[in-house]
Amino acid sequence: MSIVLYNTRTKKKEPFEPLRPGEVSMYVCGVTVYDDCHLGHARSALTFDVIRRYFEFSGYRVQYVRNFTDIDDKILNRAQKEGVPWQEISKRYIQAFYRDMGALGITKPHAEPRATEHIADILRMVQGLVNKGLAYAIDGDVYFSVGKFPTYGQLSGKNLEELQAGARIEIDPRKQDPMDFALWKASKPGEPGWESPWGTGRPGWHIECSAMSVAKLGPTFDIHGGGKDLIFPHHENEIAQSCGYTGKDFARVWVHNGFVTVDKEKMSKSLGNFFTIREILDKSPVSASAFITGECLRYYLLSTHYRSDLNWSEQSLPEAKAALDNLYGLIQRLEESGSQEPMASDEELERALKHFAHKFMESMDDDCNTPKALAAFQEFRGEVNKLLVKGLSGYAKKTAIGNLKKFGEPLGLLQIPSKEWPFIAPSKEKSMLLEGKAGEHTPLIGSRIVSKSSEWIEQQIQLRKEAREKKDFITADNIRKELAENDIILEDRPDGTTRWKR
RNA sequence: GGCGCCGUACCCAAGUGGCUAAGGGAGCAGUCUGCAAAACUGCGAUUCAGCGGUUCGAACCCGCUCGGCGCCUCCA
Repeated sequence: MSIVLYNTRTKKKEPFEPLRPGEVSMYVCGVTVYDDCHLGHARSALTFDVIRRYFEFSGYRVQYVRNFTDIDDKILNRAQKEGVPWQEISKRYIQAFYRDMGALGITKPHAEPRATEHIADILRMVQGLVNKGLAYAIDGDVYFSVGKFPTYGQLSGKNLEELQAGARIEIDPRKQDPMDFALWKASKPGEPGWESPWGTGRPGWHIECSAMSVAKLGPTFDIHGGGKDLIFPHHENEIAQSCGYTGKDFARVWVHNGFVTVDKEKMSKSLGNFFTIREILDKSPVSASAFITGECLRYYLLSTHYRSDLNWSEQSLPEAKAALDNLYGLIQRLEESGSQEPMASDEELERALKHFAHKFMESMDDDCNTPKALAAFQEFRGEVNKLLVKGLSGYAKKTAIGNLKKFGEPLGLLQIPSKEWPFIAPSKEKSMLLEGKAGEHTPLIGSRIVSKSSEWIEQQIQLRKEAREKKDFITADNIRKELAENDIILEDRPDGTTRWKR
């Protein structure tokens, strides 16, 4: 079985065949660091994080590169607006990027080049294109001549005549062709710049990705990714520059993720209809009581196929959390002691496990079908719950847990201890109250502050048990109530013992 | 104007030519239970925006219509 990916270039799903056996080289367009990331950025980062993880899970050695564009008009504009050096802007938002991606559990790429670290590579490429006659300089600017690149438009399925007919930009009369785009831009007074054969200037928008990908992965590599809004002109231009310069093939497979939309409209800075990752994680716009974690957001984003658009709605996060509660709840029950002896149901578990593993991999192999992969998890959960009623050996339970975690890994789910999973969502107010008391002795579960220690809870359960044995249900119910007020719920088992969650 | 995508149950969402149209959330009923929760069992699209066509057979292919969106300008 091999992994199949949809290739934008051929408009088809294709079995993935790496350039070098057992290795995958991938370059993904990161962000221009001029503001906080919104959900759309999260989706892109997550899509390629999962693709990368799944390749590794499948035994490939992956070389994953994702850039920062840290010099650009938007950064300069923002710096000017705030009256700070432009480097301060890029530095600030690179940090913000790491903070947000960390919360989402996005693994770090192997290399994260920044445009400003590759000025020499950029200049070499621009010069090379000029030497080959594919680019020309005017007044310190250098433009790529699209007319000299016969296959221009092959990725996006556009042709030059159509593009010109629909051109909405005002045309720079100095350009030989309206579609020609800037490789290098002369610095205006007061703007940052680097010395070049054409005077002081800075890179155009598209060239940095060509220079960095070729520098890090060589002229030809396996996968190039990004949001589908980058297909044209960004990726089209990257192909023209890179192939024009190296004379070799560029990326073999082009992978593009769909948008996050709001009321079916693309989430974007210009429309102003965006939610930043920080906002969603911190302010919890879903509901005041929902305890939102990056993992819920991850589950939510993965519950739609990466190429489809995903319409954001506030109820999605609680739904994702409910689905995760069920999975973590299963793990919690599996962690409880089981029979030392093998049991009849153990064999059935083996079968369920085989089916789960098969469906999971089959789904992921098929163009990273994460919604189907999640369905495999949920089906497995149902099977194991049934077997748990019949009884499973301790060994079988451990096997089940091991596999849930193993297959959760490429999705970045189910990796924290079940004890740290917040089954009960403390209200926003209560969380803040607890944080306010952080200086005092406050129990900590994972990174979460909780109101009561496990010892205290166990003690209360014991008191309740004694009350129940005396049929003093009023006392017993009061204890349950008090625990509930502290976001702890009790589940009585048939054998008289009590399980608790928070 | 050019190119392209989408429309599946109350909500989210797989499926893109043939096994009962996955899965999650919400809901209802039942088992269990002092109560509660969990778990389990059952119920929930004779139907895939609409209309035609191709086919032995279509949610899936083709055409048209309706509705929504995207790219062609910065954008993940």
